Amino acid sequence: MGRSTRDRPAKPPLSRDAVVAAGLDVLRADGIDAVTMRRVAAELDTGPASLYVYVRNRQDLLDQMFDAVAGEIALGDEPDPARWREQLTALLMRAREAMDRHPGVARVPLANVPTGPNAVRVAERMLALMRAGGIDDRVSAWATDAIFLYVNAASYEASIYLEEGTSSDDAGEEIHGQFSALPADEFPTIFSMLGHLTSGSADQRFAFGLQLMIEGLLHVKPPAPQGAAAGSRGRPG
Amino acid sequence: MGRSTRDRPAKPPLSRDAVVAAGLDVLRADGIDAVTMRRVAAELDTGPASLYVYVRNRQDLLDQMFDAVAGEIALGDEPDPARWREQLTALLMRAREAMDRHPGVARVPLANVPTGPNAVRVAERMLALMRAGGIDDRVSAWATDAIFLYVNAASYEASIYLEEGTSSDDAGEEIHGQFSALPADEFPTIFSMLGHLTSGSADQRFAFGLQLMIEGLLHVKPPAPQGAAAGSRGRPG
DNA sequence: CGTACGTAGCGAACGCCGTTCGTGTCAACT
DNA sequence: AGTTGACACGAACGGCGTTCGCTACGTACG
Repeated sequence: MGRSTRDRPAKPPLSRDAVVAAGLDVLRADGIDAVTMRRVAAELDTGPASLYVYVRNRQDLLDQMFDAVAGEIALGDEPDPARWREQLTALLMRAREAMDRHPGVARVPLANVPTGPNAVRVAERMLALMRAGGIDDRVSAWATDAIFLYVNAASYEASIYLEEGTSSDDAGEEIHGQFSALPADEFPTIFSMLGHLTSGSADQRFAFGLQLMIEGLLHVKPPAPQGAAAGSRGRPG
Repeated sequence: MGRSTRDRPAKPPLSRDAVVAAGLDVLRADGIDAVTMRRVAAELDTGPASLYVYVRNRQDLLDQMFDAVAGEIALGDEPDPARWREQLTALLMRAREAMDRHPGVARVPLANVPTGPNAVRVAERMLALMRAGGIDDRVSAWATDAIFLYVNAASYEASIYLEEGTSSDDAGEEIHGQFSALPADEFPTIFSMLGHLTSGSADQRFAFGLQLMIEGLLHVKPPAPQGAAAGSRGRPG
């Protein structure tokens, strides 16, 4: 360690953390597709082969980066049974904001269940909030999956629009245009709902989706109790 | 390499539909990542450059393929106010099955809002079912977005496990293993819910997620009316 | 002080990818 | 018969993830 080379201004030594940090820099600057081994290596003034000492492969790097992003999600105050709904909503909106600050990371948890310490920490808090709200354990467990899926998908979708340069409002207008070109007699319901289908900001729509699922938490029937790994049954009625 | 026409009995002429059909063949056989321009071209006994006559680029091809998959989703009987919930659930499960038959296509609608005729047809039916159920128009419109997002994300996630060769049951066991390795005092809620977190088949969990959102439909407060379309006011919250 | 060695670092290459360019080919029309 | 135009495609460009095996250096040891 000791002294670093003098001809370069403060080049930090390579390390797993340094690689992940460089990846996050690229991510914030140019989105997930710009996070290539070559680009990250360039950020560290080296070649792509050097990264493989600290990272198994690209997917491994992305997984690490995601957990770092998850580490930015503040948990907020301790679960309070009187306020658990707002607390839960706020937690999920902070989760989305953290991901939105890193365009496209949301694709990572969609592609494989995150088990990093920071992601687990967020899941723990989420389950604790539901328990504070008196939600059935089976409902909490399964709903957590579904809700994270929704949050991640929403963030990922938003990052695409961002990448294409179209703001969410422009996207709304574009969709409005495409839909109003449809034959009204063939798609009467869409036609009559045109205004609603394209109204609202991305934030408003996301918040609505959260309310939809949280409201469902309170009214859905718990799944039938069962052994840890039952085979697939017939479809529910 | 230089195959002449006699090697092959009857080489069909190239066309947009033929390209899309070849893409679907590759998709069903080896998943979305195998759908490369080179592979699809090889399926048609030609070179990658030839495809660009019928398809703007790879994304365009994928979009067409997705709409073809959406065309496989049966709409079912006419919306019936007495059975709209089961009808909606069944429609969405058929949607997922169609996508699951084409591993990874679900990434396409996540990446840009589908506006193909078949996808629109499914959306129209979905909205009609909600209207039959007496759901507020604003709720229907926004919830459709959220629910499709969930369905697509669930199908995409499942396709990843399939690609990795791990069945969903194996994945459950793997996650169970990783979770039970966590310090119990740091993650008490997860620890106490371990059984629920990893129980159930993929189908059961998906069906639960649908019920969660549909139940939410019935109880969520409609979003506040605003500029784009201040139409009929629903029931007051 | 000289030497040997383990290893972090990395240049170069392999086999993929999407896409473009310019040329070949041939049917249909003049 | 000559001309034209659309379709087809070989070859190439610049990128990607990943691997191989060489360099060069800090350190431990003789």
